Amino acid sequence: MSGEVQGDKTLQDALRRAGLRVTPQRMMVLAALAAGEGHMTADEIFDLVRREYPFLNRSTVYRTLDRLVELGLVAVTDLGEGVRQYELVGTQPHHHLVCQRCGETIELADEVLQPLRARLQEDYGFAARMDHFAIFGLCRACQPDGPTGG
Amino acid sequence: MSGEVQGDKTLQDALRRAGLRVTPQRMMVLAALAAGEGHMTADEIFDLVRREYPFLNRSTVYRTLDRLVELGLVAVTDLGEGVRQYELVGTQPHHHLVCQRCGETIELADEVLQPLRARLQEDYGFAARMDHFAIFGLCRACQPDGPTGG
DNA sequence: GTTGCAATTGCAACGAGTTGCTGAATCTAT
DNA sequence: ATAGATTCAGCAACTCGTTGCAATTGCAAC
Ligand SMILES: [Mn+2]
Ligand SMILES: [Mn+2]
Ligand SMILES: [Zn+2]
Ligand SMILES: [Zn+2]
Repeated sequence: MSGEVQGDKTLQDALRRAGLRVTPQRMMVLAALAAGEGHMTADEIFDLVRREYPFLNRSTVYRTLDRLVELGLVAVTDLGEGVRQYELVGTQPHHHLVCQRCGETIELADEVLQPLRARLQEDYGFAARMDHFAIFGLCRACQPDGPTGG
Repeated sequence: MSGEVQGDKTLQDALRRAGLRVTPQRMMVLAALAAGEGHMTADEIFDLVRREYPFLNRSTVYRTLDRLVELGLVAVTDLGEGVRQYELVGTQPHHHLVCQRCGETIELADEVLQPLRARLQEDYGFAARMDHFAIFGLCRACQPDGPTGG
């Protein structure tokens, strides 16, 4: 968190290119996202940044995350846990299947969504941004006609 | 809202079959959902039911809606408006494409998701419950290489 | 290095949604 | 019809996330 994080400059440039200001708060939020591996909640980011910058306000974190999501740098996902998960986009595109009965989550390769993306673009002229999806349903074990599901 | 709504008995049976109790509050929430056409927020339902039953509590509405969603009778969807939309399932399966720039929403036929459903079932053994999806992205006009999008 | 303006922060108050607890209501069995 | 077991409703307090406003700050132009 304290030193230069790999990709700092790249992310900084992304902010500039979008006409957004580069502020310490924003760089710290980005650093926190880069430090944490995978999903982080807004409060996890908040607590992490506050260790070295205690004046940070919660709403600044939320507003920063909103901007980053608009820019496409960050994906926000509701995995059904009651708190939204944030994650830097670009590393490993993937999605999640979430079982509504047992809570199991299955990782879903991004290419599985490719045909749907293509169809939405072709038939509806819509460029879907599915960076980090959550699809709810029932895993094999929890389905009525499954092993232990009935 | 006051009289027998078409389907009252069916919905009541659905509660019973699931081992849930049939309470006036639950029937009123169901009636409100049946009365309203399409999307309703929890507070819209709350206000509607409260007209004839002023003692109703907001948390009862939320808890009832949670149960109905678990049962698959109701779909809940975040359309990006800051408030969740609830809707009785079963009438006309459809989904929404939501443009993150201009806000336009395009209705999406349910069969477009069928191939994805099939693939998730076959490859992952996962029974996806996509009753009323929201997919975010950019509409034709708002895409960089589109008519007015650049 | 100063100046000026727009973007951003912090704050406080708010809105949506959740949760633990207690009394009340539903359902089952008699 | 009654009683008992259990679910459910209402309440209050809470968490997550948003918003209006005033003060501050980043950045570009001088
Ligand atoms: Mn993930
Ligand atoms: Mn709809
Ligand atoms: Zn499961
Ligand atoms: Zn658009």
